[in-house]
Amino acid sequence: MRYGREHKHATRKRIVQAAGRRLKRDGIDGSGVSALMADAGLTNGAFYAHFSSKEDLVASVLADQLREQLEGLDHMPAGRGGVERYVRHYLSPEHRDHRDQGCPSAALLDEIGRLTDTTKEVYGDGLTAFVDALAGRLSPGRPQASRSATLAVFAMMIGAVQLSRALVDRELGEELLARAAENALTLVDTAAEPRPERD
Amino acid sequence: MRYGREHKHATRKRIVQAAGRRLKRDGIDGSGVSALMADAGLTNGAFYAHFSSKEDLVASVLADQLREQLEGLDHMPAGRGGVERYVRHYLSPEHRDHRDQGCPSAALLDEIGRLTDTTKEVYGDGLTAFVDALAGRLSPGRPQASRSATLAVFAMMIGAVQLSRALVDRELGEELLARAAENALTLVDTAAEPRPERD
DNA sequence: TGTACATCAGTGAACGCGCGTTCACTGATGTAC
DNA sequence: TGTACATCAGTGAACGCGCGTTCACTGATGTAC
Repeated sequence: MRYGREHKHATRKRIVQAAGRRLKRDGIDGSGVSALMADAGLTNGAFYAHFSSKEDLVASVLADQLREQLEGLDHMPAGRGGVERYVRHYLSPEHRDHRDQGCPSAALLDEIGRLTDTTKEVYGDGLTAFVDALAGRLSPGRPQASRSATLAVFAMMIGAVQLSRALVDRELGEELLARAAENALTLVDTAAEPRPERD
Repeated sequence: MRYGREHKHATRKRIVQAAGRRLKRDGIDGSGVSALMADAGLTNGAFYAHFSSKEDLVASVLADQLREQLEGLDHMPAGRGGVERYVRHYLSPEHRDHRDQGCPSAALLDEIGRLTDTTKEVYGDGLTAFVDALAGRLSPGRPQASRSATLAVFAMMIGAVQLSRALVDRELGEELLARAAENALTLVDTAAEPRPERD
């Protein structure tokens, strides 16, 4: 079967997007190449025409997922109202309950920490671009200083979603999410004001 | 080989403790039963004399690890100084760099979220006991209300350690850890005062 | 416009390997006499 | 105290299976003439 010039590119994109969902649902070690290809309507053999290894796919998926997260910020209304909506949606029971459609960091972070440096760099680049964009919206006045500050707030959001997924007690999980949202907004408001340097 | 009454119990404990280190280093799916047994100086066949399945071991490891975390709080000096030392140690480059000796939640949280409810309940029970003990030290005046508040702060600490492990850029990772420590202490101080109820 | 052919995305079986689990067996030690 | 035996923690090979990866092959379509 010979196909048009765009066909292979489209197939690759289909594999990457389907893999995004499965990897987030079942984890990296928990997702086999055959299953990943079947999700895209293909057989295992075609995999190596698109990727040099499973980890190569994982890197492509992380880059794609983070680009999608970044694009999601475009729909975010400017100002504190937009930030608040973003935070509350991130820390919602819906996000907790739909791992496969949610944030790749919340779904995979401890497994990402075990990947090779090459793949972690791809993740780091995507995350940095995302967090810088977020930081720009959180506190438009001082974008330089706030990368690590924004990362720290984002870390709480990631941790809270992961923790709520690990708790069978749904009520406690939801209290935690609500508290984390409150804390995140408090930290955002505090960071938006000029503040004394500590340590 | 017949052994004394305490022998089997001691062996089981040795397996659980060695498994704690390997699981935290290589992940749950990343650690095979044969390797876990070899770590304890045994062969794979003996595994099922101690545990009914791999997930049964994982549950035992999580319970054991969280009990150890809880016992670690006994050495913590009372008052804010103790809390600060705990937070700064948790969010240190040393903790980031020694996954196998560190917090089980930071090492395994997204994988725990994918386990069966039975195992997640074991994790939840251990975590709750630990967090309640921590909450008692954070704000001795109002222990009841602060379980989810403490969880939210702990979520940031977990997320920050995971994120710093996923970042190849060590400097950025360390800035993030420092920021997270600052934020955690700010939230602890805020929670210690009476505060207006929001939403 | 019609035909012959080269291309190459995708197929599906196979590779060696490690997985979680089972099981027949071993042999040092506690117990009974 | 000395001996025979039952116990059972641990061994190590084997089970069926899925893993990541390789490869000979297929066949629809774009291209050349």
